[in-house]
Amino acid sequence: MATISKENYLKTIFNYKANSGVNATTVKVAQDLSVSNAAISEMAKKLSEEGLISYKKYKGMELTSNGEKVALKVIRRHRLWELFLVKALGIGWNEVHGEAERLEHHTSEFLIDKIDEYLGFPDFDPHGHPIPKKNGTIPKTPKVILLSEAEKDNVYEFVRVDDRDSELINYLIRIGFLLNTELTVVDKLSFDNSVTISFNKKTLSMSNKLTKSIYVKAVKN
Amino acid sequence: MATISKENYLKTIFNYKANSGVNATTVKVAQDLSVSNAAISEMAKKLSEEGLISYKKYKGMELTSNGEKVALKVIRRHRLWELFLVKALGIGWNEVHGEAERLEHHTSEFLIDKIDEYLGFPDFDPHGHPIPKKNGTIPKTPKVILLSEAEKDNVYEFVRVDDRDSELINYLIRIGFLLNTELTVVDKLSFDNSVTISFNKKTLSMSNKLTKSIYVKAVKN
DNA sequence: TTTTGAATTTAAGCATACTTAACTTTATTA
DNA sequence: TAATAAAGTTAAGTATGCTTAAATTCAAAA
Repeated sequence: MATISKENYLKTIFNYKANSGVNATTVKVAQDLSVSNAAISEMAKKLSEEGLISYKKYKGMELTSNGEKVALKVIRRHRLWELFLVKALGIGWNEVHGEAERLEHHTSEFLIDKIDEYLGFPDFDPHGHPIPKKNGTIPKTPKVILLSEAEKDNVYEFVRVDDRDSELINYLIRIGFLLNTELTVVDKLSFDNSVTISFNKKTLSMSNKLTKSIYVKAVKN
Repeated sequence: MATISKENYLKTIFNYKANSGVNATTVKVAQDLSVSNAAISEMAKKLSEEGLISYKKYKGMELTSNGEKVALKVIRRHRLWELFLVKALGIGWNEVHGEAERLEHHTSEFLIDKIDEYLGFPDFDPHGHPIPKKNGTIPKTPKVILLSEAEKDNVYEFVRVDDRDSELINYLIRIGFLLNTELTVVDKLSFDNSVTISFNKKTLSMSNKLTKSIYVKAVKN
């Protein structure tokens, strides 16, 4: 059975791979879930026995197709809740992650489908992440890169942001840097790996850490 | 700390008293929560130590004012979710109880207040139960009696129904007997304690069990 | 007042999901 | 290739919230 804890492990393993491109390791999952490494080893054994991940001791872990199905359902619920809270209740996009984090584990398929319908079967959540469909497919996403990897003098569109840190999003709101904003990379300092961008006639510098949470897509001109 | 389990115990103890007028006993709470009597004894000890109920072995249990505060918060979340699911998502009033039963434990005060605001700070849920206010007060309710206690030839209004049994509400929907319907008690059979009512030009007989889940208020004429 | 059956509590045990501490494996580097 | 540090696993223990079985208390009837 997929308990809340197991849903979170599977979701984390999926997201780790989706974000980094490589398989999740014990340490990485432990950091993400804020539990001990020992807890991961233990749970990995169980998830493996249940056929939800493939796991060889000391060799990292990977979702099986069954495990991925479960992960996608959880992620679907999370992202639909986020968008619903923004659209239906007017809650700020910096405030919905934590709520969705809990609601995602307590929402029947019946209810999440009603929410999906209410929203018109949307493709993206308020932070630009694709929302898995009921049938398990994932909407096509544009080719995105981290702002830290953007090139000087090129023009990009801000299309996605890590939703886990509400303070980060708060800052973006304060400076008026919202999803779908067009920006130009004005400068890159190799000294501190900061990136200077201009958007809406403003110019400002973003720290390396910041540019590693912001995803952009190239704009053709 | 108030875990999900503890929230459910407190809610059940509160509702038992509210419905029956007398304090909850071990057996009654166990039946309501579908757990063993032993589980109740154990939990009663813990809730008592935490100052949420007053409890003397073998003598039943009663919420303290702190326990009642917690119970009212849970009930507030439950009833607001029920109404919200009906109003915002068009979900049937026979389908919302189970969803609310889970969501009530995973909703921040911030979120439930947003829902409350969205709904215009309503006083009653879709089944006619009063919704506790943010400050812990309960809206004034009309003097209600069970349909089983209604008198022959008198006129009443259907104002509340036990929300836990979705099949019961399904039946009421099928026969078109909705909240706020006016009815007349046409007959009462002492043979099987059934009650015959007429409403909207229809006449039908309700079993004793049914009439013990339906609350009505007298209509002045 | 004693008996008896229902209600209740206690005791022992289990599953889940954590922890810390000790130990093992792996990968790197010197 | 051997040392070492980081990563990972195992072992033992904890808290929560259940279970069943046995023991106790209560209340009502004989």
